[in-house]
Amino acid sequence: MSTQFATNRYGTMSEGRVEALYGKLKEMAVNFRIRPGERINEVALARELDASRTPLREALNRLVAERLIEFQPGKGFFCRPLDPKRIYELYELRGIAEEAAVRLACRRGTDEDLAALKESLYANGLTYVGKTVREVTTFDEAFHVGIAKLSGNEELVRQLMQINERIRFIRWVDMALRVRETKGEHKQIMAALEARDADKASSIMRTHIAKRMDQVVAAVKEGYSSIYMPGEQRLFDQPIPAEA
Amino acid sequence: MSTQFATNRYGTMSEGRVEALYGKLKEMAVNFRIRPGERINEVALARELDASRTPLREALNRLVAERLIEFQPGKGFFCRPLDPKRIYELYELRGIAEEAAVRLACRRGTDEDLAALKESLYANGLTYVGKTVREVTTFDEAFHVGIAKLSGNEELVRQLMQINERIRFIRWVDMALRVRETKGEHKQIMAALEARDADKASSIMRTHIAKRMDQVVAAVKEGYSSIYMPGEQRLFDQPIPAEA
DNA sequence: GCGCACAGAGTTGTATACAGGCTTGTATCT
DNA sequence: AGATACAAGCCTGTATACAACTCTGTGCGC
Repeated sequence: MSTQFATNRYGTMSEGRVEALYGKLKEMAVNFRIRPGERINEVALARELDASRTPLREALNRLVAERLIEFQPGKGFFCRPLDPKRIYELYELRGIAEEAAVRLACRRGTDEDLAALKESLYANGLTYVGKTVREVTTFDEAFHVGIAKLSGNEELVRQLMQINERIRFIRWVDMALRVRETKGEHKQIMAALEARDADKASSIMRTHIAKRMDQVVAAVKEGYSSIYMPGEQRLFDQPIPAEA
Repeated sequence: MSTQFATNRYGTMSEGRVEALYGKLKEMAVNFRIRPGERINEVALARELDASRTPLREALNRLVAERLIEFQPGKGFFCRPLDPKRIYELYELRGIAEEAAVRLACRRGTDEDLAALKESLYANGLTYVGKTVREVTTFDEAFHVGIAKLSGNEELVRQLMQINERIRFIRWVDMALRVRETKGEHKQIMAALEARDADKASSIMRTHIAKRMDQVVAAVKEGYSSIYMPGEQRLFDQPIPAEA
C-alpha cells in the first residue's frame, strides 16, 4: 500500500459524505457565516459545497437536532436566530455544567491530569497579546473542556461542547471585551483544583461565567446589529494589542 | 372549512413527514423496540412505516444527533447499545441538571407554580397500585420536568427531557424495583420547595437520583439479558400489586 | 478440516426527476 | 394610494433509479 490512509469514494478517509458536510455546515452555522434567521437555499448551498441535496439535507437535519439550524416544514431550513433569552439560558446551563464539572474534577482528576492541565494553561495562556480573539477563545474553551474531561464523564463533556458551539459566536464578542481578566481567573481555578477545594473551585467558576452573562445578554438585546457584522468578522481575527 | 385542523399532504396537521417519522422512530428507539446494537434495514423500516427512504434517513439523522441512534458510514444505522458507562454518566448528568433545576425553582417559582405542581403531584401520585410501570414512570418524569420548568430555563428543561429519553428504558427497570419509595421522596422535595430551601431540596434530589444509579448500573453490567427481554416488555405494562 | 477467494445478493449512498407549495411581483379594484 | 387576488417562478418534499460497497455463503485449494 502506498499511503497509510486510503481514501474511499468520498475522498476522505472513512468519513462519510454526510459527516463531511455536517462538519462544514456546523462551522458555518456556529460562526454565523449564515446570517441569523436567514433562510437556506438548498440548491445554492448544495452547489456551493459541491454536493447533492440529499446528503446536504441529511446533514442539515442533524444540525436541526443540535439546534444550530431550525426547520419549518414546507418552508425549509433557517439559521437559528440570535435570541437574548436563549443565550442567557445557555450561559446559565453552561455555568451549571462547568460548576459540576470542576467539582467532579476535584474529586476524580489524578495529580498527573492536573499537572497536564496546568502545563497547557501556562503554555497556551502565557500571553494573549498578538493572538486573535478566535485563538484566545479557542484556548479558553480548551481549558474549560479540559476540566470537564477530568470529571471522567464523557456525556458531560459532550454536553458542554455542544453548548459552547451554540454560544461561541457570542463568546467572541465577550472575549474581545474582557480578554484581560480570563487568565487570572483561570489561574485561580487551577489553584483551587490543585488544592482539591471543590467549593472554592466551583464558586470561582460560577462568578467567572456569571460575570460574562449579563453584559453579553445586554449587548444582544440592544440589537445585535452592533455585534453582528454581516460578512465581516475581522475583529475576531485581529491581533490583540498590548495593554494601554 | 369543515374541520378545525386541516390536514395537509402529509396526512398530519402542519407537521412535516420527516417530523412524523422522527416521532415514531424516537418512540421505537427510546423504548428499544429496536434491539440494542441492532442494525437497521432502511428498506424494511421504510416499508413498515409506509415511507420512502429519503425522509426516513433524514429522520434517522436527527436521532443520530440526539444519540438515540448510531451511524457508521458505509454500514448504516444502528440502535444505540445499552452501555453501563454511558448510563452511569447520563444518570450523573441528570442529577446535575435536576439539582440545578430545583435550586432555580426555589428561587424563581411563584407560589402559584408551586401550588399547581403540588396539585399535580397529589392528583397523579395518590397511589401507584393498579398503575403500570410505564404510567408511574410517566408521572415521575412529569414531576421532575415540572420542577425544571419552574426554573424558567427552557434549555435546561429540554436538556433534561433529552437525557430522560436516553435512559427511560432503564428507568422502567428501576421503577419496577422501587416504586414504593418515590412518592415519599417527591413529597419531601415538594416540601423543601415550598420552604424555599434550595440546599435541602437539592440535597434530597441528589440522593433521590443517586440512590437509583448504582443498582441500575449494576443490573446493566450483569448483562442486560436479565433486564432486556427481546420482544416482550410486558412487565412494564402490568399493574403494580398492592403492598405485601 | 480449515482457510481463503470469489461470486452473488443485499444494502447503503447519492443523484435526479417531478409534483406540489410557497413566495413574490404585478395588475386590478376599491 | 392601498389592499387584494392571481399567476409565474422558485423552492422544497419525496420517490426512484442506479452505482458502489458490504456481507454472506459456497467452493476450491491446501
